[in-house]
Parts: sequence; structure tokens; C-alpha cells
Amino acid sequence: MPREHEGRVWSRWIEARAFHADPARVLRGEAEPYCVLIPPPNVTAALHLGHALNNALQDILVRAHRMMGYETMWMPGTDHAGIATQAVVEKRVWQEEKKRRTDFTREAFIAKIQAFKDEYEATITGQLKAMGCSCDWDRQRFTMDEQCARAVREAFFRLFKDGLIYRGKRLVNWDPALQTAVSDDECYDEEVDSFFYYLRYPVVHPHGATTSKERRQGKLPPADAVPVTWSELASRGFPGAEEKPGEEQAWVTVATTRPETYLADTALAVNPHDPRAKALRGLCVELPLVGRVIPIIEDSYVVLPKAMARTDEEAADPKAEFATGFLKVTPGHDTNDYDLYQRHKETMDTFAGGPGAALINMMSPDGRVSDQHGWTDVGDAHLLVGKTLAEARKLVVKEFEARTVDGGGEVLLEGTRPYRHSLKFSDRSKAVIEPYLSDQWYVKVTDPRMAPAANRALVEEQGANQQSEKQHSSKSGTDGRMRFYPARYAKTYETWHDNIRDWCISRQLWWGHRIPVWTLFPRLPNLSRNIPDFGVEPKGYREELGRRFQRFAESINCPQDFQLFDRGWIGSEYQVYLCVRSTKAEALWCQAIEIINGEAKSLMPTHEQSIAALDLGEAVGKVSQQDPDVLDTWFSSALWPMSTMGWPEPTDLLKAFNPSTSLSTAREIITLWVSRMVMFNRYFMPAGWEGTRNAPDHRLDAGATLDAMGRGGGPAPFRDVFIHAVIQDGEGRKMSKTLGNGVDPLDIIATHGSDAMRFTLCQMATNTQDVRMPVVKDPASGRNTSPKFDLGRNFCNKLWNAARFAMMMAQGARAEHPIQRAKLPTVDRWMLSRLARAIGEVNQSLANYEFAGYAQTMYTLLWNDFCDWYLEAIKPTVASDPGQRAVLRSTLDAIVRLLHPIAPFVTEAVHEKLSTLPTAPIDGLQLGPARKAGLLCTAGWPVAAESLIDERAEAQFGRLQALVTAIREVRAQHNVKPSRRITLHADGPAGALVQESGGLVETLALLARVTSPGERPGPAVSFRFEGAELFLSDLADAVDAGAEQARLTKLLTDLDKAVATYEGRLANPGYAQKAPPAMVEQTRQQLAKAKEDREATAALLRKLG
RNA sequence: GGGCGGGUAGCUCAGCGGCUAGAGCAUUCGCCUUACACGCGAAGGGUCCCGGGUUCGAAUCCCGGCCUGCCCA
Repeated sequence: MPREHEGRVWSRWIEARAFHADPARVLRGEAEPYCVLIPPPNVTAALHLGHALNNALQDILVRAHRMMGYETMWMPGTDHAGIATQAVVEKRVWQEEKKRRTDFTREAFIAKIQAFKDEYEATITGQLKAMGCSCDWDRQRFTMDEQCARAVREAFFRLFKDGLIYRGKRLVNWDPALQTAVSDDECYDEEVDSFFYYLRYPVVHPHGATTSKERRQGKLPPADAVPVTWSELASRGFPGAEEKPGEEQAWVTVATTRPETYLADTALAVNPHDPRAKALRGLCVELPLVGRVIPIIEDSYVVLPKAMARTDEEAADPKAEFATGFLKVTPGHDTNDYDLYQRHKETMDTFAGGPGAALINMMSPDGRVSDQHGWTDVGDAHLLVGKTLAEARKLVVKEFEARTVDGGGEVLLEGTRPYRHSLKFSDRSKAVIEPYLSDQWYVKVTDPRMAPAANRALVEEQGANQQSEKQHSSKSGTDGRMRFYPARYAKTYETWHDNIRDWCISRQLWWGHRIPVWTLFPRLPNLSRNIPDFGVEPKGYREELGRRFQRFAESINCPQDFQLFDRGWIGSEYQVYLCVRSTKAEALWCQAIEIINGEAKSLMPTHEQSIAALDLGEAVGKVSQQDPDVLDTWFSSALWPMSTMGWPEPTDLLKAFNPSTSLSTAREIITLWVSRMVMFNRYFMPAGWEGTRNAPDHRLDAGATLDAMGRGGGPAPFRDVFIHAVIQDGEGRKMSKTLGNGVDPLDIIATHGSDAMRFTLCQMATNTQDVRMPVVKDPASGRNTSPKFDLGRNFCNKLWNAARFAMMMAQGARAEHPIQRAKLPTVDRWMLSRLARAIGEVNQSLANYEFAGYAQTMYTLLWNDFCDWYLEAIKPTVASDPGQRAVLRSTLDAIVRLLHPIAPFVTEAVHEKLSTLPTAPIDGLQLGPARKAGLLCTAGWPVAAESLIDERAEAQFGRLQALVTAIREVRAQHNVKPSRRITLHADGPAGALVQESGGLVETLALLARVTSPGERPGPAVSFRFEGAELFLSDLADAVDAGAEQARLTKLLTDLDKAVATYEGRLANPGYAQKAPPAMVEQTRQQLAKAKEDREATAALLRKLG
């Protein structure tokens, strides 16, 4: 059994360190580099079949290139997967200990996650090894290990320094019960019965007392807005206004499911196609109780009421049924409204009194109405403050019901209608998720040096957008060499960058890289808030702060490790962010904080440092705790191509293997990971870095740093991005734990063997988007498996048996001189020709990431060509022909090498024995020696000379195959047992062919002898071959006339069909005129032959019947 | 809503302007032919989703439709 060798073979590889990459060989110019970046699996769970597929394909690439002579590196590693891992551990701790995260200290809980990570990292590593992954196991990394952490801090610091990291407000999914933000994956939707509430907002003139310029400068509008009457609206052309009491104040009605949020409304939106929009242009509404005057904006997002729908489609919108045409805009508490705000920022902020002022948050973290978290103009709404949102809803409705529009008799609440809609709930607490405005950190990926630079990384023919721009502008074009396989994914990649928004990188979690930022609250005596606006820096303060920080930084010997950024005025406080670069600086800075905050238990290590800290304290004022948030997992993953190779140090590894060669990953990863790696590599790595790889003097700059950055002009981190298919179950569903339709790779390895799984996966990896794998439950073990894997198992078994047999026959394949191909029999020249073609096809498939094609080529080569024909054909002659034994041995050797990337264990085991057999080289076939410990995995990839392809041998052997098959058909038709040898009667070209084949036809068709057609002793059956009539006799003691009639009838039907096809083609008048003449001639010959065969067959049938 | 795939033999998939449309599995028939029954030899099985168009010629290219899946929002 081939799979019994897996353990031993693995040990041999590891002992020889066969997979260890040596960057020095690249830097000395001894070998070209080949590097695959592993998508580091999450430590959340064991690997599934999708991982198995991806890693099998990567290993195939890596092993093939290692054999081709590249210095190959495939570094293994895992990803800490912040949210997923923390959630899994929280769930586990709750189940096991009934404790929540908050029942532990941050350090204690992180230790628990760390233990979990260690457990799963070991599991994952074990799985990869069981699969045979030829990773550089001495270099295993983890996204939160010390080396990666250093790169993360360095990258954060540099981006912060360059102004590409900023803090801003954004809506998150807030769980008011747990008081934390949660991700989308931790929420679920559920339909609930609710109401649409119809609220009337009085219409007013915008304050005449201030100009827009004054407002921009911060002058607030007067509270006493002037009412707009119905008659005024009527004169402005508002449909229906003339039917209202002219002297009364006009109002418009909004429909909402969340009336309580009106406290934070900062605009009213109307569709520009609404006939009322024009009349309202330039007017405002006033929020009852609150008294806030908010602008009316026009946006086509607003759903028109059903009566106004312009198309059937609009009328069919279920919301049109309930809509009034007016939408309250609450950007602080609704994601759609937030988007509206983004489009009307200037208008809304200007009305609200300054940048960002239209983003009002009226909720405290525990889900109550609050005037302490960003909402200040409470007005008469103070009765709502402190209420839960549910209570507030009832109260708002009650108040609107009890009040009327100013100067009129109409109640503010127009009505309510029952409505069923879906709400988001928290997985963990079941609380209703609130969109909640909070401060988050962002990377400015919209900067030209980020996303646009990522698009320029594409090779020209894949950069569609650049190309179309090229015609219109001069400055575009690509400057990259990154290519997607299949090419269509380049579009996904480009579109993503074209529509990208700034990347929110902060997460309210404990498991991850902590954000290295502190907030300073300066208390300088001369510091006072003089201008009530944002962005104005207190005079002279920054210079002073900078000077003192520099002195402190120098005193602790970290002069480059502190970066300040003004956050600006927050209420009456001025705030400054501080980013700290290194862990060394951080340790001393934390000591200094205690001194600054007056909580120091000890002084700094040196007197000078203490003085500097005290001096700093005067300027800094008070310092906050370090930002409690951690970075998005993808921030560290994005640095993977650099951090794992030692960045920011200019290591040999980084020089030799960044940029890498190939990345293999899944579709959704294009946006999550690929994009970010490209942006970061192009930003941080210097332009032209890849060119220094083979520079002879690279060692001279060993002391150099990576201070120089490409800032968008650096290299892409890989040359090729291969996107593999998604494995689905037999019904086209995703494999998942909840569906229970997943297949565990370890189960397959246990039952079928690692190689079998790999072959099957490789054979499935076509260019399509997804592939189906029917899943069945194994009745014996109760585990999921798939009949698909039998294919791989059978194949590996075939290889194993063929190899054993071939090695037995190839004993003594010794010769002094290279084998002269011209002197070999047809069958050997045919075999070598087939091999040479296969090598070419495999190389082509690998270069194009066509894994299924690779597997298919090898299947045909081994099973059909080598086993079915070659081995069978040489059985009688190989023992007496040393030349044939040499061909046999070399062919097997080449096949084993070609198959090694797919099926490493069984091929290595075969090679172990094969390499001990003596051999003679075959002229034109190059099989290089092993580089390490005689191991196949380091042996040379087969190279075939073009001259090995032998058209004549292929044609000749093709004729033999056709003859043998024709005889076998007759045998099968007449139920001739294999043990019965029969007689062939042939002369002419067919007779000559049999003569020249040297017994081959006799062997393969199980013939006793071959004679001329004249010598027919008993009853014979005739058959057609190459237009001639041949005979077979001794089929049985008496020929079965019925069987013969059936055979001939079927043959006649087929020939009729063929004749009709060719005649139809030739009868087409356009065919002879326009088709290539060679093709027309071919069709004529085909027709002639088919006709001739048909007449002969018909004649035979007549004779029989 | 935007983008990208797929629909070919019972199943899983190749083929992507010209082989009487192929492979593996499954099915049927015959074989323990001395490497392999996880095997050997042979056979049956297809309106290439539907409707138009381009072409001498379409499974293959174009347009429309139906079904189905994925990614992004």
C-alpha cells in the first residue's frame, strides 16, 4: 500500500532539511528565487477541505519549482484572527466556566486566548505536515509573534507620521447590553412587528440673521426661525398647499420606524423628482421640542410615495406603500442616513455649525437618551434624557400626539401604521443592535499612494481602467507586473480599489496588536480656547511640545520614536495624539507617564531622563491610557510579505524573496488580503527594491536600512495571483459546520492516503469559479467522505503497482553508452515521444496554473500510455533487450519526477528503490541528480529535447493501436476468452505492419499466429482495417452468426451516420468555396473511406443473412 | 442594487469556431491474461438550457430569455 510510506518519507525530508531555503544562493546569483506566500490560516479552527485544496496547489507549485532548480521558499504560519478567535474563546470560557471576558483582567484573558492559539496552531501545523506540505518549517511565523509585532508597530508609526492614519467617527454595530461594538458576523437579522410613525415637522425659513459665510465661520443661527405659511408654500407652487388654511404654519410629514431618533435629525430629505421639492428648495424644518432648525436636502435615495411613482418598478417598491416622500435624516444613528450625510456633508455641517457637527449622537453606551455623548441642543426635550430608547419612543409619540403645529390646529402625530421589518440582533446578548457613532482609527487608503498605486501594479493588459483612461489622459498607465490567474479576477481587484473607502483599522477587542497611541491633554498656562472652531492650533504650543518631546526622546536614546498629531479641540479641551514607535521607547514612555500624571512610584533610570520627563509633563498636561483598541487583523496580515521576512531590517530573506512569485488564494481574499498586501508592499518597500536582488554589491550595504520607502512606487509583493475554485457539496452548497456537509482532510488522508487526496484535489482545480464534490457519509465510521477521492486512491495505487512491476523488469538496465534512439523499436520511440509531449504539456499547465490539465496529462501518460500500452507491449521483449530496459527505467523515472509535486510520498518511496537501479542515459532526456540526500524532492525536473518527439513512431504506433483495438472488438463481440489465442489473417500493408511490430500485435491482441488471408482453415470472421479486409479465425469451435450479424449491423449504422455527415458537409455550396482546401480534401477522403467500408460491411451482412 | 461565473452522458467535469462531441465514476457484458479486481478488455448512454443572429460551418462567437451559484454593497 503506497500510503504506508508517508511517515518514513516525511522523516527523511525533515532530517535532510530538504525544504529549507537558502537566500544566500539567490544573492550569490546561484539560483533564481521562487517564493510562495502562504495565506496564513486562522488559528480559530482546524483546516477544512478548502484549505487542503489551496495548500495542495501551493505545494505542487513549490515542489515543481524546487525540482526545476529554483531556490524555493514557502514559509508556513498562522493568523491570530482577532474577532473570530476571541469570540470562539469567549464562547468556550462561557460554556466551561460560566464566566465572561470582563470577569478577567485583560492580561489574564489574553493568556487564555494564547493557550487556545497554541493548541490550534499545533493542529493546523500537523495537518499541513500530514498533507506533505514542503514548507520551510524552520521559519514558521505567527502574525502576533515578536517579529511580526515589530513590523506592525513600525508600519503603523510610519503611516501615522505620513498622515495616512487618522481618527474619525463612524457607525458601528453597538450592543448596548454588552456595551461593545460587534462585527457583522456576530449579528443576525430577524423580522419583527412594528409600526411606521408619521411625524409632522413645521416648515420654517432659514434664519435670515446669518449669512452662509458667517455660519461657516461658526456663527450659530438664531433660535427664532420664521414660520412658513401654507399660502406662502402655495405661491411657491407646492401642490395641494392652496387647500390648507393659508395663515397657518405649513408642515411636512416624515415616515419613520424609529421616532425617538428624531432628536438627532440634522436634515430632511426629499427626492429631487418629487413635485414638492422645488417649492421647498431653500427652506428648512424645525424639530418640535428640540427647536433645531435643519435644512431640506434633495437626494434621489428618497423613496417616492406610491402615488408619485414614475415607473412600475418604483411603485412596486414595498416602501413606496408607506412612504410620504420625506425622510428624516439621522446620520448618527442610521447607516443609510450616514451615507446621505456623506453626500450632503457641506450643507448639513454648515447648518449644524461646523465640520462634523451634523453627526449628532443622542445615545449613551448603555442605550439611553443622553445629552452627554455629543448631543447638546436639548431645548424642551429634556424630559426624554435618561430614558431607554424604548421608553423614549413611547414618550416621543405621546408628545407629538399632544402637540400641534404652531398657530394651527393640527396634531404633530399624523398617525401610525403596522409594519413588519427586519432588525439586527446581537448573537451574544440578543439585544437590538444600535448603529452607534464612535471614534475609530482609519488608514487613508484613498490616498493616491495606496489604492490607485495598487491598481497600477497590474500588468498592462489586465489594467482595464488604466487603459481606458490612457486614451483621455497622459499620466495614467500601469507600472506593475502583477497578473491574475484566471485573468477575470483583475476586474474584481480593480473595481474594489476604484470604489474603496478609508479602511477602519480599530477593533474594540483584546486579542490583537494594540494601537500604540496615547492622547495628551495639555494644560499650558497660556493655552486657552480663543476661537470656537476646529483645526485651529493654539499658538506656539506645538513648537514647545515638540521641543520637549525631542529632549525626552534623546534622553532615552530613542530620538526617532515619537510622533505627535493634533486632534484639535474636543469641547473645551485641546487634544494631541502621540504615537510611539518601538517597544523600548514605549517602556520608558510608560514610566514617564506616571511621572507626568503624578502617579510615579519610582524615577526614570537616569537623572537626565527624569528631568526630561518632568519637563515634558509641564507641556503635556495629562496623558490618557494607551488606546484600548486593537488593530484589524488584516493590518498585520497585510504586512505578511514583509514582516515574515524581517522588515524593517534589510535581511537577506527580504532581499532574496520579496517580491515573491506566486500567491494562491480564494476569491473573497482579493479584497480582504491581496489588496492590502499590495498597498503596503508598494508603500513601504523602496522603488526598485527587486532590482537589488542580484546586484553584486548587495553585501556592501548590509548596514543599510529600509528608511527609503516606495510610497506607492515600490514593488508589488508577488508576480502572480492565482485564485482557486471553491469546493461545494453535491448540491452546490458551501461546505460548513452548521450544514454538516464538510469533509475533514485528515479523514481522507487516513482512509485514502495523502497523495490520493492531493491528486483528486489537483484534478478538480479547473478554471471555474466553483467545483462540486458529492459528499456521502461513510456508514462504518460515520464520517463524511466523497467518492471523488477514490479516483486519487486508484491512481496512486496504479502508480505504485506499475512502478514495482517496471522496476522488476528493469533490473540490469545497464549499458556503457547513451541509448541511441534511432536504433530503438517503435514502441520505445513512441513511449519517449509521448513522454516528451507530456513534459511540455505539464510545463505549460504549471505556467498557467492549470492544475486540472496537469493532473489529466499525467493520468493519461501513466495509465493509458505507460501501463495500458507500453508495459503490456514490452512484456515479451524487455528481458532480452538492455536498451528497452533503459528506456523503461528512464520513463518510469521521468514519470515519477513529473508526478512528485502532486503525489510526493508515493513517488519519493518509488524513487528510493528506483535510484538504486543501474541505468543508461537516454539521448535527449535529461534527469538531473538530487541535490540533497538523494531525495526525489530535490532531484532535477525532467527536460526533454525537442527531438524526442517522434512523429513517425507516433503514427506507426497509432496504426498498431488501431489494429489491436479492432481485433479486441471482434473478440469481445464473439465472447472470445482471453485464454484463447486466435489467428489473424493479414497481408498487404496490414501484414507488413504486423511483421514490423515484432510480435507486438500478437501480444496485445492475444494472437496465436499471423498468416496470409489465403490460409484459412476453418470458419473465419472478417473485419475492416485501413480500408482492407482482414480475417480472424479460431475464435471458437464454431462462429456465432448472430453475434457477427449484431456486430456488423451496428458498424453499418455508424458508417451510415458518418457518410451522411460528410456528404452533408460537401453538399453545402459554401463549404468548398470558403473552407480551407486542405479541410475540404480531408472531408472527401473521409467520405470515400466511409463509403468503401460501408459497402464492404453491407456485403458481408448480405453474405451472412 | 453592482460585478463575476456556471448550465455538455445518470453524477463530477474537459472541450470554447472544423475530429461521427470526450474523460473519470456509475451502468451492461466478458475476464482471477503470471504489476494492479483500488484491476484488464469491450459496450450502451448526449435536442451540448431555450430562442434569435453572425458564419461555408456554432457546444464553442454575438444578442435576448430562463435556471443556478459566488463576490461586493
